[in-house]
Amino acid sequence: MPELPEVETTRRGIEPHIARKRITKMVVRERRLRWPIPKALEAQLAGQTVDSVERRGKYLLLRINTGSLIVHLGMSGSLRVLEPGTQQPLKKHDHVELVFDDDTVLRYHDPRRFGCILWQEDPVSGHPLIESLGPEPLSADFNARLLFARSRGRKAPIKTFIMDSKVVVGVGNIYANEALFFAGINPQRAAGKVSLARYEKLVECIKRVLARAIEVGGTTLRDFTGSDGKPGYFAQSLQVYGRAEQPCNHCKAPLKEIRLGQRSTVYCTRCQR
DNA sequence: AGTATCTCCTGCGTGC
DNA sequence: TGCACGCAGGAGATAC
Repeated sequence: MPELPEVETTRRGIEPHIARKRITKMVVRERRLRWPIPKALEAQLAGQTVDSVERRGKYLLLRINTGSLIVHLGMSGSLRVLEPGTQQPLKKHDHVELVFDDDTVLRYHDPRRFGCILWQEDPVSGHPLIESLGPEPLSADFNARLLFARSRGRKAPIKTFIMDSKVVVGVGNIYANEALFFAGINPQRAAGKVSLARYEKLVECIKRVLARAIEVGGTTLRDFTGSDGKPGYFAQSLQVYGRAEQPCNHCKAPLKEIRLGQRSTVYCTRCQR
């Protein structure tokens, strides 16, 4: 399940293979993603050159002359680079391909089709999906003062609050669980009742967890692989996510699982208050 | 404005 | 082996 570290892993994996290359054609086999892939996109992209691959939150942005291809991997999406000369049989749910002039292929695979591929003319910040996004978690703009100020009066659980992409982008369910464990905060605590000092700790933990996950290539649960098809190694570092009933790595008390906003939430009732 | 609920979709694990 | 079922979940849409 791609979260920010997985998306960044993907970005780093594909950029060197497609930047400054010309798109020969776009092949769409299944247009029905979260929103239909725009009908005119194939004609629009043919002959264009990808300048760079950037990321905003969990959105990948393929910069192309006058605009950007906005790609979201949803729950189950992945992008794979097929280098010139390599053959990879087409699998079920391989919905889209970008073919480049040196025969490199960028292949989009998404069984659940929660992802999207959209076009936005410059500037990308004008796109409704992008413009309402909060700061990048690894930037200096994401800090305790901001979280503290924005959370005053909010009754929503702290976990739901930090997963709100208008507050901060890229903190999905796995990393929200993990960061709250390291920060020692009960995920059910009302966001508006968390002190500035605890937000300082939490911000530090979110940054650390995300940075570490990027370093090791993301978290592979079931089927996430990077653009080279290799798994990420963060799964073995998980402290709470997916470990309900198992002993807390800190105090050995069994971890508790609850649901917050329809999301699986695992925490230690002793270490997280 | 904030909050809760619904929705999209397929693959996987479970129980019979 | 096969079926029905429940569950997972990013995040926009919708309703209050």
